[in-house]
Amino acid sequence: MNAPSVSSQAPSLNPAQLEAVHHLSGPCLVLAGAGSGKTRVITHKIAKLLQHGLAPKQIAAITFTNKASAEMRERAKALVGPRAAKDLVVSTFHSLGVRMLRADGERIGLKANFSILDSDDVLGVLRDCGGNTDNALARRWQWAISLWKNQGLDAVAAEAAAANDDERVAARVMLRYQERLSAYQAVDFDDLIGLPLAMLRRDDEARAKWQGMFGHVLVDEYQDTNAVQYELLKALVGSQGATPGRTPFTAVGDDDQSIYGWRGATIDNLKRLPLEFPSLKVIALEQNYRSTAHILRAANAVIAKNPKLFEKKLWSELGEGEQVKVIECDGEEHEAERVVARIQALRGGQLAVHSVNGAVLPVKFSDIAVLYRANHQAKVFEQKLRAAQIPYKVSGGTSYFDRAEIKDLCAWLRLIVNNDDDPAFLRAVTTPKRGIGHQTLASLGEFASPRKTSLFEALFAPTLGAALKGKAIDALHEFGRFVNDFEHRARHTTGSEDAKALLLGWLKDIGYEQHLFDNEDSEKLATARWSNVLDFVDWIAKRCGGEISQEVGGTFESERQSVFDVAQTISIIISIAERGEDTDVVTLSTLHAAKGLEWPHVVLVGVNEGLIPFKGGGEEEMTTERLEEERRLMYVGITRAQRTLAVSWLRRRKRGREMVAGIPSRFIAEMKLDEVTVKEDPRERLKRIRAELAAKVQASEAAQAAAGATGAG
DNA sequence: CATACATGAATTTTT
DNA sequence: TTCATGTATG
Repeated sequence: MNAPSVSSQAPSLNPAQLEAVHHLSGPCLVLAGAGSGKTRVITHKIAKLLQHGLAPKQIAAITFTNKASAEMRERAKALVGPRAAKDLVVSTFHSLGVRMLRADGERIGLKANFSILDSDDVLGVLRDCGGNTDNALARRWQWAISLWKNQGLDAVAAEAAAANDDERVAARVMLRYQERLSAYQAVDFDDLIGLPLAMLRRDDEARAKWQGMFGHVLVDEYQDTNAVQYELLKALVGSQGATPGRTPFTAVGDDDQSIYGWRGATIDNLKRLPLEFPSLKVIALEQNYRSTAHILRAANAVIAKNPKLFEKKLWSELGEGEQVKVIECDGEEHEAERVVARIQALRGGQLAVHSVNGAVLPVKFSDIAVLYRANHQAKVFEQKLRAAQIPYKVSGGTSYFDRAEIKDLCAWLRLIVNNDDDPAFLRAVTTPKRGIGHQTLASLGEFASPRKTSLFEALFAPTLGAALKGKAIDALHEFGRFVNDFEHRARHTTGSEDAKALLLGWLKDIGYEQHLFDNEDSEKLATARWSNVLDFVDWIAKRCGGEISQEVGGTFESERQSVFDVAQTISIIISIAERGEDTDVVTLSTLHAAKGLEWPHVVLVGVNEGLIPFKGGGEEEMTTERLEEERRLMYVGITRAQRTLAVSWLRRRKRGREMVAGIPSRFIAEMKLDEVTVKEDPRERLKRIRAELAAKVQASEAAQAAAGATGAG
């Protein structure tokens, strides 16, 4: 949906693709170069497995994002038909984890109705654990804890491995944090991988059940897996101990596109695969169906500087195409202006763009992407694009589910699903305000904490009267009754019409619309928020009607569900389909967010030393690992382009508040463009600018003369 | 408690 | 330059 276009490939598979599809019996690693048709291999392999007698529900295809998962299901549906596609287990690592925990988590002491904390909830819990309100510190803890969890370390191991005092403190906070989570019956996103793994390791029955579940497991973007995900994969397919019935699997990935090392992904998982699975079949897909030769040569030249795990070199039959263009700019504004000019030239057909068959294709806005290293770089481009009246979208803005109003409602839903979810309780009880303030909640907390009960449970304790005044208690009791009543109705309401009525009634009861208009200073903003809320209601209602098949959160069938059932899946659910927005728009995106996408025309901007490869303000050194990951990021950027690629850099750029001289990124030299193209010489440029200026002056003089002439006549 | 001003720091992101 | 957090004041 986001990919503006899809490279076309001949209907038949090429030999390497065929080999990957046909290798069904054992472990298989497919090294899929950029644009080499990896999704096609996965979907065809699914079809092949079905042909060989596996039931759809025995085939698991695991991805990283819900978006990738949805796309995979669509592509599979197109190939094997809706009936079979419906029962395929196409899901993210996280939703598979949820499914496992909801089914069997009780075996490791997790109630089936556990809550899933999102990043903000976690931050709140951490601030609480640390007895510290410093947001920045809590965020550092959050980051550290997540990384540790991704590496498979628990709090004890983390403390042992801590390199300095800060890390030791973080590890101790982690210990308290974990205690808090189990008290809340809550898990964080990382636990959705770690706990299922622990379950398979500890519980023989669960292991037997889940290892027998799948006849083949396919993993997409394998190079992005972290240590725990790899262990989970191994646990699912039956580990190395050579059980004869070990489940065959297919890992599809590209070591050259591993760009998430900073959040725990590790190429070790690729290195270890052949060692731990000696019968591993390794197949490289090297034919590229996306880009022209000029673009591929540049990409190959850059990535050749990195040490190779597996040798592979992309080639294509799409012809030479246009030369890669290097654009020198005076500064950020100038860069944005030149990019705008390029977009206009592409659109107007003023740039020589040879299509494959020689015909001139009209260039749509959606054929064009501007890619940069860091989000803040988007700003200037937005300004200039707006000024030029070019429609655009910025990928990866605040997601729908990050909006405050949606989080408010989600807190309520979480609370009815799991009464012990204290963060949800705290948000719901104060939203909208209902005369229960800090003081009351603090007393309630002091009452609950030594008794080891949740806040909600404490509400109804007969002895609560000793701790709180009558008025506060009345308010709390009323809230508690309301929640219980709402929960009861949510459990017994199915079907979209009834669900909608229930939810709207609930919003009315809590006065949410009024709350929005009271708290938002502009009426326009409040209206927008309220309309988000209504969308959200519709969205839940649709799911209750079973009109939407939902693979997230443990429900794989598309049957009628109660509001309560849908609420259970809320935290992890798909970010809403980017609503109908204009589709013909230029894309502005970070390089990271651009992975997996492609456009006919791409501009990489800000290709400067310091930006890419990135160097922070601190004096931390650039390690070779870091540099190599930056290089892979550049490689990802280059290989997004189908037909034309331009790379721009800044002669001067801002650092802090001062301007410093900009140096072109070493990656530009590494593209070895001088062999195939000529970048605009600075002196040439000056000449051109002078000429343009002279032309302008002449034109205005002529216009003046003409005006004078008409005025006189 | 809310607003105003000063000070300081500045990647990449999914679930 | 901008954004966010911290402090001082009404």
